[in-house]
Amino acid sequence: MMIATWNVNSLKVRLPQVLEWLAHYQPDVLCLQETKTEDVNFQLAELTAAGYQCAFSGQKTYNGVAILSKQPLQEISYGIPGCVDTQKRVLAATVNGVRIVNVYVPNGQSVDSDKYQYKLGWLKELTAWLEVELKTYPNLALLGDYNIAPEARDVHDPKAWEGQVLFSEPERAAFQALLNLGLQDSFRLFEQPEKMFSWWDYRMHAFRRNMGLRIDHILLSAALASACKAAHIDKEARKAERPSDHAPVITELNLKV
DNA sequence: ATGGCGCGCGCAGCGCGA
Repeated sequence: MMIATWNVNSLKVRLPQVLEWLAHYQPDVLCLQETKTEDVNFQLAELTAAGYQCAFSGQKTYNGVAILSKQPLQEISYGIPGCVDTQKRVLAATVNGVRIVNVYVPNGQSVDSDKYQYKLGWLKELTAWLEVELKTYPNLALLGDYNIAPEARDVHDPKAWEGQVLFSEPERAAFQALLNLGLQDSFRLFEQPEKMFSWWDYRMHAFRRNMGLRIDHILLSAALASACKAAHIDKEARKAERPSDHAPVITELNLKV
């Protein structure tokens, strides 16, 4: 079973790339973030024709998440239960007995902003919910754009980024709190090349200079981690014409689909 | 990372992302 996550930065613009990517990789599940598309405009026909069932939760201009799956999507749930949030950032579904949780964590803007406080509070709500969710679903994968680089090796220039949003200590502690639930970072289950990132700024020729951060992650519950056989980041997608600023992240599980 | 780009909205230029 291959599962993947990709912040597409507008599904409308990136749909051709998503279709091409699906055709090439044939993942079982692809989680999308920043679709920036209201549900009424979601490109369901094109994705269905490509062989994928879709669950989606979007809004105009900002945010928006979707789960694409070859197998039926069951028990679809929207948002964090009991958490009032007008921003469409969370979508969960069960596929082939695996609980897929797709998140678009708030960016936080800067450490002295209200948005940063919203981000930390939001992560706390997410963690509390997942603690419960893991009891119901021992096979759980948390995929998405976390907007957190967990370690220095996930940052092209850790000195410059120290204390900055995406790499500040409280954000990294929030990431650690997710790991403390028993989740494991699938990317780090395997030996990886150095300086592997999932996001590069559009500016400053950041991609060409590999000035990136690893902020998109696939965390796995213990049961899934023990079935994990590969994990990688598809940098190739970032080389496309009109690319998203994020690259897809992929994990392969030893599970029958 | 002082900004530089790309996106949505909407028709100019701004807010936002990361």
